[in-house]
Amino acid sequence: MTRVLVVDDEPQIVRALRINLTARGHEVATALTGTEALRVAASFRPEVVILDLGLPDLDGTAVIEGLRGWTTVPIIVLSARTDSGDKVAALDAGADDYVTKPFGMDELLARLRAAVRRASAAAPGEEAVVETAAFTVDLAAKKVLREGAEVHLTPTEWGILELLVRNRGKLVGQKQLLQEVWGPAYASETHYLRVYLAQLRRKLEPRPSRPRHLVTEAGMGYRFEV
Amino acid sequence: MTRVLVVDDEPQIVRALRINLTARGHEVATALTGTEALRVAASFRPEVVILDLGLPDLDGTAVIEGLRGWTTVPIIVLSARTDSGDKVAALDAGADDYVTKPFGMDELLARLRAAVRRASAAAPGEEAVVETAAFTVDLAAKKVLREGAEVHLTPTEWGILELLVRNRGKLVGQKQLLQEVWGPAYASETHYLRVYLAQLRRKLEPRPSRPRHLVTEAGMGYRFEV
DNA sequence: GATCGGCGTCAGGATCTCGTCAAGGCACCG
DNA sequence: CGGTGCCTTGACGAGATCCTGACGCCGATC
Repeated sequence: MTRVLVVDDEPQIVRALRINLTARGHEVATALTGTEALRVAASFRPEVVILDLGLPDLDGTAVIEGLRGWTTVPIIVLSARTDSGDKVAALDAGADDYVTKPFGMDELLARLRAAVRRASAAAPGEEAVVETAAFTVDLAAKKVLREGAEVHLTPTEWGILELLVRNRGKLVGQKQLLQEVWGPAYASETHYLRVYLAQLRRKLEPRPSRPRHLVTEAGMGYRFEV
Repeated sequence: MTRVLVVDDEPQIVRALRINLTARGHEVATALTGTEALRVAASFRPEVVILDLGLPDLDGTAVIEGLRGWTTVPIIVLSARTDSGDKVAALDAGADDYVTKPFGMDELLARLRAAVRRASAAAPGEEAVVETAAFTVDLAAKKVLREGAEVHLTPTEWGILELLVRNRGKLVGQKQLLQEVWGPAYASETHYLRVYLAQLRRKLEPRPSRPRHLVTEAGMGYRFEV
């Protein structure tokens, strides 16, 4: 139902959370250190992060900032410290909620529900179908139609197209595209974009060499025009 | 800075919150009962609500639901009850956060900041469009329209225009322009500015030699006039 | 009236960026 | 174990953008 990333260095807590979360139908990934957390977050794309502050390698706020550099995913902080200074620091670093150990599992789950509800409410319930002169994109069904026939897209192609269509009309920077589709470590692999944009155009544009919908803004990024 | 509605039946708590919040530049409205809270919320349009659960007239979840019927404003619940059932009920009713009394003022303020930050990040619906007699600048989409047609700008041109438009009406020093667009090492390459301002005027101004919107302040810098 | 500094204008060549094709590597699946 | 689809990487021409120098204009100053 929801992808949750659990970050804690105590295996029994990780285990307890994993059991409770999977029992409620969530998909769970785990990390035992801060660096692992950042790495896993990039590939797993969690919809919410549960983060313990007492990690062995990195400071808690460092992990929060590392995530906030490229994502707005809700972060619920766990900590044994009841000191209010820690709470303030974590919340101001970008955390969404702060729960002190020991915590009630039902309370944590309620806070998690609240965080997910907020995040999904924030994503505006826009039209799931966008139509251009040449093709049709169904964001909900993850399908593209061209002249009635379905066009097959690879996961990467779809990731790019989806991001552009969701920001239709707006310019999307190449950095943003790379970070959101490939992950934060790929922010400067601009060559990937050129290759995949060419592929998308070949599949979707009537005149791939003269694109009318997938437009390049040299030096800045790309734009989807209806 | 931010409009806050404080709802509590204990006058000393209301008073303490009002003092702390106004000291930080927030605008505060208060209510002592649930019905009053709902009424005041409708007229005051708070950007965040701090709500005590132990109100004399209405049940706490009833107030939350009454608010959630028409607004998504962040609600931070205060309560003397530490029972986790109450927390779950309040959070699932639509509250955003739950703080148990007695609470630290700095923690509450940090949670308030977190809630406001989230809400403002979630609502990017602001019009970032600036219109002049001759052309229109859309800061979010990075687009410029002139007589209905889109004008293509290079990254450098856009960087200058964006900086000037964001400081519209104000004088922007040439040093600042150069440093923010080209980088700190280029603070004295004033020739660049002359070239690019001329290009911008040629693309945007009806009479490039008589600029009305991209104005030069000799010896100092440039100014964008609407 | 001459001089000087700041500004606007223009255009060509250097430099960066983009599109395109194709080949290699890797995982997955039958 | 071979095949297939997908992602990565390299090379190169085409195109867009940027830098640079030359020149003329204007107002201020001497």
